Formats: sequence, structure tokens, C-alpha cells
Amino acid sequence: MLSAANLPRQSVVTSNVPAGDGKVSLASVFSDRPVESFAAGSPIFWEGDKARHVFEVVEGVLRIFKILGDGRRAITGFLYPGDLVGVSMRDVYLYNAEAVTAVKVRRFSSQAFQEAINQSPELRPQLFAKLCDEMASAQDQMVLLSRKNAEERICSFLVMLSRRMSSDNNLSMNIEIPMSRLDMADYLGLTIETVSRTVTSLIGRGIIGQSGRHDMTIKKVDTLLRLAGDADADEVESSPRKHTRPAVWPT
Amino acid sequence: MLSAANLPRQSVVTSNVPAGDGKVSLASVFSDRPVESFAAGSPIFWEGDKARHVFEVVEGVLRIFKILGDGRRAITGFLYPGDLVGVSMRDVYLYNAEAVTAVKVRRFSSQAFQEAINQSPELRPQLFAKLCDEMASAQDQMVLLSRKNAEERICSFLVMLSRRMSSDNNLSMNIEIPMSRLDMADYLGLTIETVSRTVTSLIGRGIIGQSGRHDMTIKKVDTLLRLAGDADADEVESSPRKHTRPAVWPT
DNA sequence: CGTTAACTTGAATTTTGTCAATGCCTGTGG
DNA sequence: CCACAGGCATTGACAAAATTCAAGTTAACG
Repeated sequence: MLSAANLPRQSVVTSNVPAGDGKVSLASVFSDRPVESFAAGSPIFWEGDKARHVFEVVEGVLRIFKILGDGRRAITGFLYPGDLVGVSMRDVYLYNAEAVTAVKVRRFSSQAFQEAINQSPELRPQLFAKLCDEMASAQDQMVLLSRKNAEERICSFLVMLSRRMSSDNNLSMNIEIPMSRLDMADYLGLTIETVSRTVTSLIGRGIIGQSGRHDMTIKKVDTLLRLAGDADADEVESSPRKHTRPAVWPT
Repeated sequence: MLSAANLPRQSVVTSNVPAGDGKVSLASVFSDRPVESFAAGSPIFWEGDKARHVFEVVEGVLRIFKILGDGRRAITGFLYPGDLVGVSMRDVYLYNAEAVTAVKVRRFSSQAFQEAINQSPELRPQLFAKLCDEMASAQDQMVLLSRKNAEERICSFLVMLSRRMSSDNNLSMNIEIPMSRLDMADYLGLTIETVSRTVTSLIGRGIIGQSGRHDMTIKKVDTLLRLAGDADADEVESSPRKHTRPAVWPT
């Protein structure tokens, strides 16, 4: 880590909070913008590019990552429809963004976005909340990278993907894995071989099942959750009530 | 990682941006609050506590961390004077906060803090900027945990501490390490033994020097920076101009 | 100045990474 | 629609890095 306090200002904002019907929502800021398409693998922007725009993911998945001097890649997040990328207080992007799958995005000028946020007492707390969500998520990822072993990382990742499948954060039994093993490895701080071996092992033990490389099913939810590692020892086997309806700031 | 998009909302805000003299600054929000003291090792709050207050660190250092079910600890950050902790959109804290050294803090009710932020067009962007800084910092830490080896982690950490010593982000040749080896280990995703061995090795090679366990000196800045790992391959051996004055694109 | 916790050092073990070979989807073009 | 190529994934054997366990050593604090 090269710096902490005086870092340049920029951030991704991720979240899937859907537009509040007729109300003013973050997503609605983008709603009249044209949709742009990117092919799988193509860059949206690079680290160091002038940060002219904020993007809203409309369809598909993208990855944000950094590259170390000698080429090692660390993926710091995957963004799904509804997520925002490039929200920034800085004049350059601090990471790379690429399409994992075919992706559709809407683009908004950074400056106009800022103004829209600043002038709307409804939008501001939403954006703030997204930032806080993203921060909490980043902290969980730090815990994973800092203290979990390969199996726990893979299980945690599968649980996360499973949660993404359903609109609330319940677990879906069917997991779609849009990214490659290399993407998984670079996100989880492992190698493709370790990812592969661990997944094979989980399948072998009947904890998950496979139907193609990018589609899996959860066979033993409890076991998977336990192996994910962050169980509070008791709350292991409960699963349905997990709604976390976030409080919204007083305006 | 148990969730990503729909996580509870809460965040630490770290930064050392000093109060802008006579102007309205984030720190000034706290300025008329009484100072509270905590002894080294004592908790400020626990994960799950009702999040009633936001704290400003006045003096000393504190750590924020999470504990996995089986007791493994992951420190997600160290907070220094000027940093805020507990800024939240949630009704409970999402992590533990403890004093590393003797600590003095000022406390502000979460609700009042929110109102102050919301009503001040001057404070809002400051808080937003701090959140973005913190996010950037978290991403750097993810890169470190994901892809750096023990030596690179230690060197990165020392560089970070060195930057903290000076008010701008230049490197100070004298590094004060307020935390224990265990804290370092739990922050860097290593064991105390590995931390110890690596530090010994750096000393042995004359890259850093030691004057007590908590005070070191940088002997070979260039080498230390190179070993920290995130060198851009060219910008390795230059050192004085390290202001990270980012190239600004032609407008 | 002694006690104790923190740190260091060493040896053995485990986990993960590396290198190399093979197997299997998937999407392209016939 | 099928065949095939090339990329992606799996598997295995070995190597390296970090952890674990077990003593020692040092330094902080009463």
C-alpha cells in the first residue's frame, strides 16, 4: 500500500438497489442516456485515463482491477447491472474497467453527475449509502484475502454469486459464474490451478454440482455456508431472513 | 464474503486533511466536543453495537477489525489523528474498534453528525472525498493482500507508515510503528513469525535500521520503494519527486 | 531488577504456486 | 448442423512460500 490518507479521490460505487418505482433514484439519473455496448473483454477505461464519465451498468458484468509493475493483476470487484462505476472526486481513474461478458452501459459526464447529486437531497443519501455498502463489501473482501484459505475463499465467492442471483440477498440454488477461472483467481488472490482443484474437490464431496463451467448448483447449502468461514458459530443453518433493508438518511 | 450488493451500510472514514484554518471543515464539527481518553488495548465499540456515535481521533492510533467464527482476526485499518470512525448509514457498527496506543477521541451523535453533513454544502464534499479516499485505500490493500508476497507487504506497510509521518505524503526516514507485530500480521494477512523474519531480513540487508521494536529508519529508500512492489517499472529509482503529482491531461 | 509478554529464531509441515501435459467446451467456419 | 481449432480448464508432480510448533531471547513495565 503506497498511501492511505492522502490518496487521490475516486471510487466505484456498487449496489443493486433498484429504482424506487416513480421516485427519483440514482438509476433514474441515467435513464435518458443512450445505451452503449461493449464486447466481452473490451476495456471501458484504463487506470490513469481522464475521468470524464460515470457509468451505470445496464446489462452484463464488468471487472475492475489494478496491475502491479510486473504484470500481476488484482481484480478488486465485479460490477453487475445497477452498479455505478467511475464515481470520482479525482481527475483520473484509479483502476481499469473491462467487460467480462458482453456489456451494456449508460454514460454520464462526471461533472453533470456531481451536480445532479449535489442538487438533489434525495439522490445524495442514496449515493452515500452505496459508497458505504461498497466500503463494507471491500472490508469483507479484505477479511477474505487476509485470513481465509483457498476453500473458504471459493465457498465465500460462490455464496456471494448465489446471493446476486436473487434480487433480495437470499441464496439461489443455481449459480451462474460469468467470469473465467482466471478472473476468479485474480479476485480471490489464488491461481487458476488452485481454483480449479478446490472447485473439483467441492464437487467431489457433493457440496456443489456442475452443469458446464459457468453454471453450478448448490447441493448442500449449510455445508457451503459453513465452509465460507464467516459463520457466527450459531447462525450457521438459518438462511431465509437476511433482508438487511438499509436505513435511509433523514433529509 | 457473505454479501456484496445489499450489505448493511456503514463505513469508516479515514483521512488526515487538516482543518482548513478558519473555514468550515469536517474536523471543526467536533471541535467543541469534550475529549475522551481510552487506554491502549481498550475497545471503543464492538461489531454489532448500536451505532450511536461517530468518533474523531484526536490523538493516538486505533485499529478496526473483524473476527471470524473461529477467532481469526483481520485488521482492516489503522486510524490516526484526524480520521473519523463510525460514519454510518446503519444502526449497528460492522466492525470492532480498539485503541492501539493510548487514544483521545471526540464523540458526536450519529444523528447530529448526519444532519450537520446534510445541511452543509461545504462539509458534504469533504465527507464524500474522505469516503472516496478510503475506498481507494481499501482497493490498494486488496491488491496487497491478493497479490503481494510477505516482503512486498512489509515494505508497502513501512512506506505507508513513513508517509503518515510527514503531513504531505513524502517519505519520512524515521518510521514510528505504534502497533505490535501481531497487529501488523493481522493487517497484512501474515503470521507474527513471518513478519518478524521479514523485518529481520530487511535489516540484515541494510534496507532499514532499527532503534527499538517500534522505531525504524529507512536506509535505502529506493530499494524499499522497489520492494514495495507497485513500482511502475520506470519510476523505480527516482525518489525525491515522489509527490504523486499526477500527470494532468491536456484540457 | 525481576517478571512477563512480546518478539525472534529454527525446524518441520502444510498450503499454495509453478511447470507441464492432457482434456474438454465453445464458438467459428465449412 | 457438424467438425475442428484454440482457448480455457483440469490434473499431476514438484518447488517454494508461508504457517505451525517449539524453544530461546529481548525489552517493557511495574
